[in-house]
Amino acid sequence: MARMARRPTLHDVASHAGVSIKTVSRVVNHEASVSEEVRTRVAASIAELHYVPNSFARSLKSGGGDTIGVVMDSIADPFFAELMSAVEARALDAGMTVIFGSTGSDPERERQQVERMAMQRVRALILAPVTGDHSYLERFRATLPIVMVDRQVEIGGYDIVAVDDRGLTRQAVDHLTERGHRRIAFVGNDVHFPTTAHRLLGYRDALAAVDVEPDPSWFPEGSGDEDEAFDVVTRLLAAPEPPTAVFAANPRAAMGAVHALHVAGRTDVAMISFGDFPMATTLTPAITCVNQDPHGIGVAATERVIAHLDAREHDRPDEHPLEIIVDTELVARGSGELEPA
Amino acid sequence: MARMARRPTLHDVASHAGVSIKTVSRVVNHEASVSEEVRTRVAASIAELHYVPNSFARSLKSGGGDTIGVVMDSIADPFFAELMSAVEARALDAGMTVIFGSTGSDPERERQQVERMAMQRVRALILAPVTGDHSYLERFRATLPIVMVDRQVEIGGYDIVAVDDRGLTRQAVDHLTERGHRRIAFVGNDVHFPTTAHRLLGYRDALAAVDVEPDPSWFPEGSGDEDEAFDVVTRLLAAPEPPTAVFAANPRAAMGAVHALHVAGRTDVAMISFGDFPMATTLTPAITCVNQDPHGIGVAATERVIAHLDAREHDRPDEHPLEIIVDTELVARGSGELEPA
DNA sequence: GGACTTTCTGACAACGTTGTCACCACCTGC
DNA sequence: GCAGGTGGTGACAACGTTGTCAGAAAGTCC
Repeated sequence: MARMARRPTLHDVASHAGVSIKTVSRVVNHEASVSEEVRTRVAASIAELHYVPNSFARSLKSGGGDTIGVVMDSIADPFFAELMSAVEARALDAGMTVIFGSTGSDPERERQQVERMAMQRVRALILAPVTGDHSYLERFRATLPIVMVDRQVEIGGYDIVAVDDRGLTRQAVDHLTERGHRRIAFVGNDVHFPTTAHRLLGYRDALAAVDVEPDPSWFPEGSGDEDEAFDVVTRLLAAPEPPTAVFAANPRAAMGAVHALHVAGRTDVAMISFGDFPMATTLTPAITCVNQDPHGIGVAATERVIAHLDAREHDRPDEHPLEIIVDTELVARGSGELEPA
Repeated sequence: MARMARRPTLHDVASHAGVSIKTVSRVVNHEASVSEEVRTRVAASIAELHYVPNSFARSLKSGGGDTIGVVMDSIADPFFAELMSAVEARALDAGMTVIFGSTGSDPERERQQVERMAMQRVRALILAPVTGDHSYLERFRATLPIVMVDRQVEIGGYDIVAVDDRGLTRQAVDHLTERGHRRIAFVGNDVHFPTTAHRLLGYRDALAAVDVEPDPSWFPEGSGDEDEAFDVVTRLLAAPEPPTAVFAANPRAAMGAVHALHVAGRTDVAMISFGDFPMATTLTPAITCVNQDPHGIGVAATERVIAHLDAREHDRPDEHPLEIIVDTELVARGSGELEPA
């Protein structure tokens, strides 16, 4: 291959075709009022020179692109991958494109990613916030609609699309206590996310309702990832009074926990996961879960973004911040219906 | 919330601070030779006005951004999600950012996405090509390094990072025939991707080596997705002479196939998956697979891209197209070691 | 034949930024 | 006193595109 060449511009095409740049611009944008003869001549030059419009120049001129920014923990997390996929599909319908950035659950990197998106002049931002100070967002607020997903942020006043963490967890753990479970572990007690704290509250609510004071060893703090959940469950199973049921606070933790149960041959231990995961239905027993509906959250968040942009477009006053709770339900599949030995 | 305001520019900051735009630009870019007094005054104005640099203008001026484009089937596919994640991490190290676009396995949409990336002036492109005519890529070739991942394209001369589809499949199916299997199904026979055709060849190679002529009903053509694989396996198990082993040509098909085996209570049927998937080790039996190493492919592709850009940077002649075969291995976990009944 | 439209085309400014150059004020050394 | 720095600052052009306006050429109407 030869050295990479400079990209041709409207000027290059114009002089090649013997017309003005404006005429080339008209042809590129399929504007009327270009004679057929000129149009074909210009089209030929475009093809010959491999001209491709420069969207930086376009966006600069038109004062912004048609892009929605999405910032979240990691694209490799199935929950976010599906959420992202839903956002992309819905945005595409609306003629917009999507860029994403991952935070790796690091507040500093979250800030960098948001900053980058602001520089890229995204029209709106969808953000799954990491725990930490979000006052930096205030700077962007006036010019950039921001919709939180999955998690609240300590400062109010932002749109948020999420599920009812506390209530759903309460419901899930009730599901276990109703079947007689009293020693119930809470794995995936991740300190990075406010969500986890809400889920932990729901867990406490449910236990309090049956007069159980949970032992601190049942919900050790940690990173909330797969390996940690595996270790936690393995350790708990070896304890003198092991839990008879496990609640996993997120799908990654659930996968680790389930693996631990299978490795230990203790599939008699009841199990409910907050958030579905691949193969959950195939396992024996199939895993009961709170379906967190990433697709639904993604779609709702994108709708919300579009509402904001529409309001702005038509010079209507901006939408008030809204708290959208996506409906989800407990999917009983077997593992959550096991009774204590 | 009030109506969205116009974004402040260097001009706004400059007049607010009573200096020239150039001085503001210097402060923003941390250039030396600005007096401490002016620097703090400008910084205050920047903070007060919530100034954020416009990267369109920057990129326009500097003639291109620092972005790598990635185009692939779907970000919701775990294989691509992990590949993407690896690319993003490696690119971030190199000070570049990543944008992605999904094709939905549609050749037309692939073209649109590539076109969009070219307009966005990505520095390089990583593409998982869909089956179809790729002559349109020629236009971009001269100005844009393109690295294919996972799949070849019918036209040669592009860099490609992939695994040895035919050889690995041969090896996997050999693994089954060595244990006495003769009736082996090939599910996920997807017509969209050239990869599948190569894997099918490896399958035929292995069977031919033990003098078996595969029955066409063992490898029905289809979409290659999870539901279809489920149906295919369910149907095959009900046949008068059902297969004693199943080879799944991709992870999605594997998940469907495994589910079908579990639902039918036929976990005695041997199974090997091309590509790992979540929970594969947790299932009973654990699923033997060819580890397709999306992370390794992503890293290798990004390295390749960086090599191209480096060459260009230093005015060296461009790298020759390379075919990089990422090493992978068969991971025996149990399901692939089952013997026929 | 003149006034008027209609159809096509081009010159030019602007979008927000940075690179180049020039300038001013102040210093240093003779 | 003057030549020659040097540190701080600003004017201006340019990046590639599109919007605005103006003008040329040709047709239409009285």
